Amino acid sequence: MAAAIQGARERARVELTREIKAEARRQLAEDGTQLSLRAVSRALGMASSAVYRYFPSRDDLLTALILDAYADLAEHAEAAVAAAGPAPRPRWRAACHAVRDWARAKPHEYALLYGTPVPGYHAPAETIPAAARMPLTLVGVVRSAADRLAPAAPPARPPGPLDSQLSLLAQEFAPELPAPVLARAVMAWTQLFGMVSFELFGHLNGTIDPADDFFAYAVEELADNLGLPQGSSEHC
Amino acid sequence: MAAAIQGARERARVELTREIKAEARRQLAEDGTQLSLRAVSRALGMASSAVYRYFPSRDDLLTALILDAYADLAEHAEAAVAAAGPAPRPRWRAACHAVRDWARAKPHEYALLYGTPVPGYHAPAETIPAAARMPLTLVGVVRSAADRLAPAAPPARPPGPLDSQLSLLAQEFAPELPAPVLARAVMAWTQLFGMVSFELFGHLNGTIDPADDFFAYAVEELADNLGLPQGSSEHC
DNA sequence: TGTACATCAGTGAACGCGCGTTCACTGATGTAC
DNA sequence: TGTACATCAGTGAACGCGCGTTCACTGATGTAC
Repeated sequence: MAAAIQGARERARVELTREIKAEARRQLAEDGTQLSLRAVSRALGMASSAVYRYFPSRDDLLTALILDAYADLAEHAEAAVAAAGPAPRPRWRAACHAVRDWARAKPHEYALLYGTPVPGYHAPAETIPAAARMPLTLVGVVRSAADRLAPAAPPARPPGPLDSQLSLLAQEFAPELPAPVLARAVMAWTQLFGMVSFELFGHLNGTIDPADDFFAYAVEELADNLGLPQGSSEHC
Repeated sequence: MAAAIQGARERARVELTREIKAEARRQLAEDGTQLSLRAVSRALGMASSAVYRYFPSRDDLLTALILDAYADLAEHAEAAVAAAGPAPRPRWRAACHAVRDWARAKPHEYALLYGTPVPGYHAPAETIPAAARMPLTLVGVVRSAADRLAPAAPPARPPGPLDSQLSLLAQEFAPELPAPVLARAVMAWTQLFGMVSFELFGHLNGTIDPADDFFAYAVEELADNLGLPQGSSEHC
């Protein structure tokens, strides 16, 4: 009870912290501009110095936004996977499309995570596990189908050094998966974000445009490549 | 002759234009900061207003840097392909590794082309063909092997709308290639830049790190996937 | 329940810096006769 | 070959704006007795 009922001060603090982040996100989205403490404080009708009661510096606000965005993206993907039922192929589809949909809905937050690193900003260590959650969701889909994978062209065995890297990764995150499969999963991960980045950053404009069909096709090709079994329903 | 022998003025103009771009590139690389006309002019020991004799605005300087960078990247890739001999697989390898090597050598110029679009900057139409040269190099390698492609898992036929998009593309740029093959080529293109972006922007840090072996492996997998025949030499 | 003191949110002015762009100007380079 | 005029590179000051961060302060919220 004592923990649940906060003082007015503490509640105001939590709320304003949230409002500052929300306004910062709104400005990133609207102006597509750099994050500016002063602009955020102006929009909230407070003195620029007041923001320092909530975030000790601009970089800390940036970090908070980045952590939130990573979590938001991963939550979307996890929710989509959970809603897709038990079959691996629909789960894979759901995860990939969730990433793209999220990125298109929040392009500036996507750019914050996967675009050019902000000059002068050094991401603190806390961002590492936050960033890992999304790829772990993808790999989770593959793991859950580990005993049923049937790629048309089985992956080549990675050469020694890569095999070691991948085995270490597998030990920690995906003990069910042999190195070659994990290699393909990592490739699929980079492929997925490569497509989304290209689409958002304009490199498909005028050629693969709109990119919906290409994206959907590529997601199926990736699933084929991983050997994910078909779901009970259709396969376009 | 008259065209070759320029007046002192014209020669000075060409040279200073080049120097301004070179200094701008240097600053992008060193400070990793945003492009600043004033900083460039300061470094060159001239008044900031003098730069306006060479570039009518900051955005025009940016455009010039982007055009140069696209050309530089494409030239590197083309040279690497040319040096790789006639066999498709070594040519493919050469093109992919040339992209990665260029990006690692000039990460800030790579970010200018393939990272987050600069806020407020709108790329003029001239950048479109400049940007297209690199993917055309990649597709050129595939085209030159069009009659010998033997993918282990033949690509699925793209659904109607995508098939139309790809056929249009093929008509213009790769008449030898059927739509499914072109689809895989486009995927390989996005995959290639997805990996390079992930590596440069830090998303492989601590896991696939260093990324050399992974990259080399992925390039071979992509070649397998496209069905590029082996070269006369080894295949790791 | 009421008073005395500590905590902390928020203010407003200031510091010191940056930026892109314009404008009237000086002086050197080029051109036409 | 020499003079008169046009072209243009480069200057330096100014405009009007932005930024992150610090600091002494006021006044409200919370706490201990």
